[in-house]
Amino acid sequence: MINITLKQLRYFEALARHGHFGKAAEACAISQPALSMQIKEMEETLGASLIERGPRQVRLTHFGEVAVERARDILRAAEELGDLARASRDRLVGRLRIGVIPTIAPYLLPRVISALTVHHPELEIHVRETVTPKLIQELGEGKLDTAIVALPVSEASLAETPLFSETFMLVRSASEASAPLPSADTLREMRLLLLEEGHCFRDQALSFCNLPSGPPREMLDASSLSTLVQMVSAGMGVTLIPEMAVPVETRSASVSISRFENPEPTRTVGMVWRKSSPLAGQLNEIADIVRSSAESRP
Amino acid sequence: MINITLKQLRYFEALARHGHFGKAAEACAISQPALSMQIKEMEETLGASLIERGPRQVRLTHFGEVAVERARDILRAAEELGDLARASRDRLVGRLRIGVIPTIAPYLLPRVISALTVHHPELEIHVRETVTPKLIQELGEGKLDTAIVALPVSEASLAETPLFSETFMLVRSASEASAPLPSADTLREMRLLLLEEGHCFRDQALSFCNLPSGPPREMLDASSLSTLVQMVSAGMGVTLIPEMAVPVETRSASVSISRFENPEPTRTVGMVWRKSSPLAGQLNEIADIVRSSAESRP
DNA sequence: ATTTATCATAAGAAAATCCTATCAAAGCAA
DNA sequence: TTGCTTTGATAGGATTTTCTTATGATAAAT
Repeated sequence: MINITLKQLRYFEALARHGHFGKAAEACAISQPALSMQIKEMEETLGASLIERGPRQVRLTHFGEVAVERARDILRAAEELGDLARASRDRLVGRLRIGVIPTIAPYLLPRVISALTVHHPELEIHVRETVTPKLIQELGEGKLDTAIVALPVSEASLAETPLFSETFMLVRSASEASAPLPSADTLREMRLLLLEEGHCFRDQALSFCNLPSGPPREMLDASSLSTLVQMVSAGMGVTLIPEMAVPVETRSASVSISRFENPEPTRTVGMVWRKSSPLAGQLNEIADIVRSSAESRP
Repeated sequence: MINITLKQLRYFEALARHGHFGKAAEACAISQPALSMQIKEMEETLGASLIERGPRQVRLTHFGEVAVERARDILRAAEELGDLARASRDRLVGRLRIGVIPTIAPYLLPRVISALTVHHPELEIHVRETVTPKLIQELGEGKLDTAIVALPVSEASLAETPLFSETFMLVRSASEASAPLPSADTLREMRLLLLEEGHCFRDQALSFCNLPSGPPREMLDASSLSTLVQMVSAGMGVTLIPEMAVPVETRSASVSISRFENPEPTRTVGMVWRKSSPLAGQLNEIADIVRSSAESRP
């Protein structure tokens, strides 16, 4: 392992450029002896002489000529590292790996991604869609930078910030459109269709009906909201979906959508990230962007 | 100008490789706090965090990942500079610019070049053929590494080492082959053909005849030994040429070659270089090669 | 709750770097 | 020649950097 220093390379480069110890030292803002010593040191370390010390002139040796080119390469690379650092701290740049739960992703992401792209054109966005526990795990493993999930998460190592709150809507078959609005309790007596286990939305729906979460009650659990709505449309029962999903999911299904009243079931959606994440500062800014893009519901 | 150090890059690279401050510090043969401090220092200098300090784990930030690649590039380049230095000091490598006077070059160089090529295959040999004063000047200007000239040169800034001594031969027209050998003094009375001004060989020949060097006596000065011999062959006079030139120059000319006796005119040919030249050590070795290749006269 | 692992911090020691002053050599001028 | 000037090398001491040991803090593991 060779033990030259960048400082020596800088001094040497200046010396090569000025061809004069005094001038080079001045350019480096040090005294001439300091430069002399460093050059000498560098020559000793390399075991080869870099300059020919003639009287009245400083001339590079053949090796010196080769060395100064290498030195310039190295110094340039070091500068570039600095540039890179500056770029990475000024703007949010590079990769942002964001996880989203399936009951939010299809409805929120299009708007979020386009908003992020506008604000940070150089940001490369990776999306991961899966259930909350997996997102939390991957966040912890450093495979994700942030996740959009239902709050609270209550992990000490994670920071969380609320984004918005969304209401759950009742989805009934079109024929039931005029029936009276069931209460949370009467809902329990109806055939309530749910997502499969693992989805937090399943638990939130059950909780609204004061039912315990747990193993499936019937073999009717769906793997997506879209399927749920189709099942309702086929007359298999009723379900709840987040308000944000309504426009997308009821476009091609003849179902009736109703808003609950008093109490209105809701959940808070928020963003979480590792407290130790170096992006922490910028993730707050990203949360702002997500928040405002979520508000502008089309 | 960014102020990171190669040391920091080394430490950071080790940290990235081991993913552990303690291990990395051990690998760098320093204490763990020293490494911690240098990493911290580097992050401050760059103004961007390189690693995410989670409990129980050290993970590179996105910028850290980019940075470690750059760091490896830089470190590799520095190592290469060391390799280059080693190569340049072990073997004589690169360019050797050698100047030779015209009365030696054509006869000596073929052998010298092939001998040098055998000993130092990676040596790139540049040859300059001109008269001694120009060679000395170019040596002083650093345009040549060494020169082969007639000694002495007597320049305080130049080192000189003798290579060999060569005799001057008398060249007469073939018809004069049986005439008695002229003495140095009788030579003065004959029509002595000489090289043009500037060639040291001209002065050496004049000096042998005890004639003052100076402006041309007649308008018959030749620009090469080859021309001189042709002129002799044409019956225009007599001349002297170095012994080494005989085989080459008399091949296609019908002239008579005679050796002087008591005193035999000679000159010493040697190699000179700047005392301050970094090649000084190796030039002695090269002188040896030249010397032995000159002895093996074919 | 205690122990362990791991990185950060602190304080003093060691090393490096730098500066001022001075020297030495060589070119230049009188 | 004899100073005089320029230029790089050297020396000694001050300053800054870097390192080590000792200790602290935090979270995981037991």
